[in-house]
Amino acid sequence: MPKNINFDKIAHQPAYRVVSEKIRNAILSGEIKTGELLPTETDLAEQFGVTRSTIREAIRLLEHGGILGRADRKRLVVTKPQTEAIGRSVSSALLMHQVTYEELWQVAMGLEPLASKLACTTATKHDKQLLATNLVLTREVMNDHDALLAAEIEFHDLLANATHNSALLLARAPLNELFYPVAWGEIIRALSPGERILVAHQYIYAAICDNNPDKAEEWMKKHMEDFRRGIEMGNLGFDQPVPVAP
Amino acid sequence: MPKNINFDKIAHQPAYRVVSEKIRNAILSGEIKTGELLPTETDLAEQFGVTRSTIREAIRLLEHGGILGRADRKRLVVTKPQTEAIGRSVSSALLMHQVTYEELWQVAMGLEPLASKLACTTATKHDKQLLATNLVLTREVMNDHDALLAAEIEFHDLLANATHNSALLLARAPLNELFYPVAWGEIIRALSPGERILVAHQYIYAAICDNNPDKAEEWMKKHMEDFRRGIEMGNLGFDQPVPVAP
DNA sequence: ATTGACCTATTGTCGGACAATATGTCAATT
DNA sequence: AATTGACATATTGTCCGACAATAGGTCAAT
Repeated sequence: MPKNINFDKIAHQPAYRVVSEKIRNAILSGEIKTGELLPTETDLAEQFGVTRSTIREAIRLLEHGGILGRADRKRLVVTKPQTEAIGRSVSSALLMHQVTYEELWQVAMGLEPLASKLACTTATKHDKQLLATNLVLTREVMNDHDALLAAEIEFHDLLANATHNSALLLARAPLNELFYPVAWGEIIRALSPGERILVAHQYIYAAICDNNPDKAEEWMKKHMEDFRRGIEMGNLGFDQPVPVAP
Repeated sequence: MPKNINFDKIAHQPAYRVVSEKIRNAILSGEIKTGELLPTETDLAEQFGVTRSTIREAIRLLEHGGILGRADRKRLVVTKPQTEAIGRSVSSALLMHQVTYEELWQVAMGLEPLASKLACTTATKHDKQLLATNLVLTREVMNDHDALLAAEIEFHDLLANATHNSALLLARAPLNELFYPVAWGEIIRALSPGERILVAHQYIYAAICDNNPDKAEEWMKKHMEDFRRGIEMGNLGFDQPVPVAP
């Protein structure tokens, strides 16, 4: 039996990945700052010593993650951070994993009350103002299902923004895109939730203005429990996979 | 003054995006199932009526999200779900947002105790077995900083896996990649945390085996508090941005 | 101040070409 | 029988060159 030598697997990444990594590192390391323009594709091709096609593939690789985008100047490439562009990737992944209402609700139960609590100490006057405006809007559209859903989503989004915690924002991105919209379809069939929603939102808002983290957290928990009941009373099971939208 | 007519903004997405969306929808709608092979680039080009270069750019767009990848052996394109491929995108985004230790810790404080609690009712014998093995390993490498970190990360990962909640797994992905590794660099400078870590892990594991959700949650919270203290005692501030790795 | 004509830079898309590599087949070797 | 080698094949990775479409700027005309 010959000596059993273990060789490391040879790497050999395709060029478009190498280029993509180089650009990514240059961006993450701050070498190219957010908002700056990248060289043109032709220049990049020359610098890296590859063809423009290869450069383009590398760029597409980064584009999906929101690290790159088109600049104001239309067709140039710029570096910029990202917001809920990430949410789409994550949502796709979750849909393919056949995520259930219950799983999303559990995450919501972990993050939304936390957001409420944190917002009490981090929310600026401006944040509170936005929330107040949202409450007024919510009352106005109480009978328009679609508009009410939009307002409901916005409230939770404003609340999360008020924490000024980017990690929290990204972690809860799929809630905006998957949980609230689709859960809504179940809830409106089960009950007429307008008033309960508004009441919960108002208490949460009041708690934040009073700088009362425990109360804010508590009311958000109740609000989430309402959501669970709504889904359970809908015509789809709580443990059913979330359907892919259109 | 002329009639103020509002026209919708014209769309005109580039072809590679249109193709990318079409493929993405085909995958999400289940038209192409996970694990299946896609037609070859040449075939796709023919079907969509575009050039192969365009097809390739569309593919790269999806590749980054982990929706597409190379099959094990061949160089064909396959559809498959994704695990922590998403984590990289999210981590990049967080780094560019200059996420702080504190922000990540807050998310960890929201998700990890939740994972502990849920795991009590969802963990299979196999899950528990893996956790037990990890505990043994942890004790063995107690004096090897790098190995200890790896074991620590693995424990939390195994725990999260034991919830069998894909939404939770994705939401906490950045913790694996950013929080634990970099926080570790601070902690080992501040104290010798081996024993405290092992003790906490053991209590959590015991609580899961005893099917005691409250206890599991409680111990995880204590464990997270330890982490916070470790970071605070390190030579970087708790409110400092997480540095980009290498 | 707006409009129109022109120029330019850059991206989007095309088509073809070839090297590198993985797969399959089949015969030759041990 | 199992391994090895030779060969054909399919598909991806990469290159080259080319051209249309369009955003931006400049400048004159209205």
